Amino acid sequence: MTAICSWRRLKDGHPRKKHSDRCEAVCTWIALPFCFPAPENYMGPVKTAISPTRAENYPEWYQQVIKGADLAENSAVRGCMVIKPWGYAIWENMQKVLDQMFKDTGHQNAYFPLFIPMSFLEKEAEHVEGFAKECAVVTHHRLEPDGKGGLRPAGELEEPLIVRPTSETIIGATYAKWVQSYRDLPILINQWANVVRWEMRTRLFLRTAEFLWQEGHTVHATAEEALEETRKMLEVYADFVENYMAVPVIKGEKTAGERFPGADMTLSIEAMMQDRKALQAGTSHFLGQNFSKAQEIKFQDKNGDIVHAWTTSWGVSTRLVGALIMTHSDDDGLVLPPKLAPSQVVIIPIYRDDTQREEVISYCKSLKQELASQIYADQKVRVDIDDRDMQGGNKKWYHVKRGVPIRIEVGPKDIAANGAFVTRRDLGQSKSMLRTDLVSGVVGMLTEMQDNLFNRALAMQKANTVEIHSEAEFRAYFVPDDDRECSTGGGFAKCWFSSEEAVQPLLDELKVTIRCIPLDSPKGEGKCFMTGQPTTTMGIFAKSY
RNA sequence: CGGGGUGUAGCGCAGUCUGGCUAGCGCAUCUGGUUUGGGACCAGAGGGUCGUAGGUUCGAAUCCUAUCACCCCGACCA
Repeated sequence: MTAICSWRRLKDGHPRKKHSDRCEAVCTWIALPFCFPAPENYMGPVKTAISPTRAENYPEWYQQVIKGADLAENSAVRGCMVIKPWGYAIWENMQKVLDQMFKDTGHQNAYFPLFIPMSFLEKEAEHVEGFAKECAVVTHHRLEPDGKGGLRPAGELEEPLIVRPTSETIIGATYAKWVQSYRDLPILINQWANVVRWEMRTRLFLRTAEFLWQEGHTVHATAEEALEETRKMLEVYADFVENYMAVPVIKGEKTAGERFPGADMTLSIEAMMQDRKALQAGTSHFLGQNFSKAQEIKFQDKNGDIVHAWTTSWGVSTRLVGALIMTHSDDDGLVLPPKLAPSQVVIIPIYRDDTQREEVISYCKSLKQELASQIYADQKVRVDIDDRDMQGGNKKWYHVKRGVPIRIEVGPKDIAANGAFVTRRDLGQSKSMLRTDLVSGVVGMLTEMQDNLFNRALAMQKANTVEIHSEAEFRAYFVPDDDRECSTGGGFAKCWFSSEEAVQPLLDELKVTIRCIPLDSPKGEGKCFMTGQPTTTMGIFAKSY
């Protein structure tokens, strides 16, 4: 396999000569066991739209894809990002689908306050400990002149307010008032909101101080019912992530050490990114009676007894956008799964003068209309014409970098042949098509692309998942590929293990975590890869985001 | 909070060690022209109180002090 060098394209005579040295260095990294091989017909260094490439520096590539696709940027506020229109449109599409899924499973939307009285958070001990260190705190409610031309906070609050890092406590306190009788249950509510977690280190979409998400909070009369809800919502997430985002996931249960603070059981879906690191894509928590006891969510059951309720919570965030980027994108930028692409087809008119323009534009408009009347995933195909005054090549790469699934170029020659020049983003090869074939085939193309993205990602995940039976094997598996900072090693390791305590020191050393105990792990017994003891627990181990 | 680094045009950087002409370069932008099935070329133009505040000096982007911001590593992180 060959990594493609993107540095060679620097012009001769460029003042920064060191780039040519760097180029040589880059070109020697040609035997990386990476999952994105050069094309079959590799002819030597080519120009990629994104620099560096995945193989050269994955974390930097990720940032550049976001920049190239104009999804988001850092803001003036430390750790907080600005989500730009193209990025936000992707999130909106995710919201639309998820929101319908929640409603189809009996949930309603509501909204709770951004601020939480500090005393609320204190009620559940584990919960406090889990979130205290990353809470933003409001202590004043007013500003006044400081006499030096600036402002200073005034009006200290009697009780500080926490900016919600998650809403279990404020929602629980509200539910306590709503629940009197078993007839009031279940409560099935979701909220779309922003939350703040004051993280020390942030990355666009993956970890930001403020992020957008949805959080479902439900109350049930019995543990069984709450458990069923917890599992059901994990299935909803898995369904969405696999069938809309085209990202294959592993459904599993978190170990005690990785659980949500205050939960009795945490389920998650884990996805593998192209650098083989794991990303938690969604979680669903069975909170037992921990929060109902802390917040007195009680009701009178059919026997007339006063009992505590059982609660759940579940959420996914804008982090999903990060997962989307890192799963499908390539060295030319973003690749969007058709079902979530804000624009599924873009038509680029090509003409030289005003006479041609009129002809080309009118052809494009009618083509757009025909394409947009096709139905894909229960909706009209989303088609845009890009008639901006911009050079053809630049315009083409603009849409490549933004990941538009199908690009259609129409010039006088195509019109003469009653056709168009068509490129699918994931394949990159263009072909001339007859207009009638294009219109009748566009839904098929989108469907195939959606499937191809999923299958490609699944193949990658499978190719980088191994079973490991000994410490030595485990160590060898997670050795980085080379000595670069950004280098990772390994992938997913399936291992039998006896307990978290037994493996923790090794995991800390290698910076590996237990992602989950897969729900479909084999029944039976194996030998712990560390201690050799018999055990019934098999986990997925990986480096993670 | 510990260690390291960086702040110079919209973006990316050089210049700082060794103080000295009008502070440069690439990309981007604007204008004119030539191009036109592909990420164009030629000519020209605009854009900077060199992070901030003091200090040393005839003279500071450059040296000194303080301060702020950001980045990386660690710690931390459903």
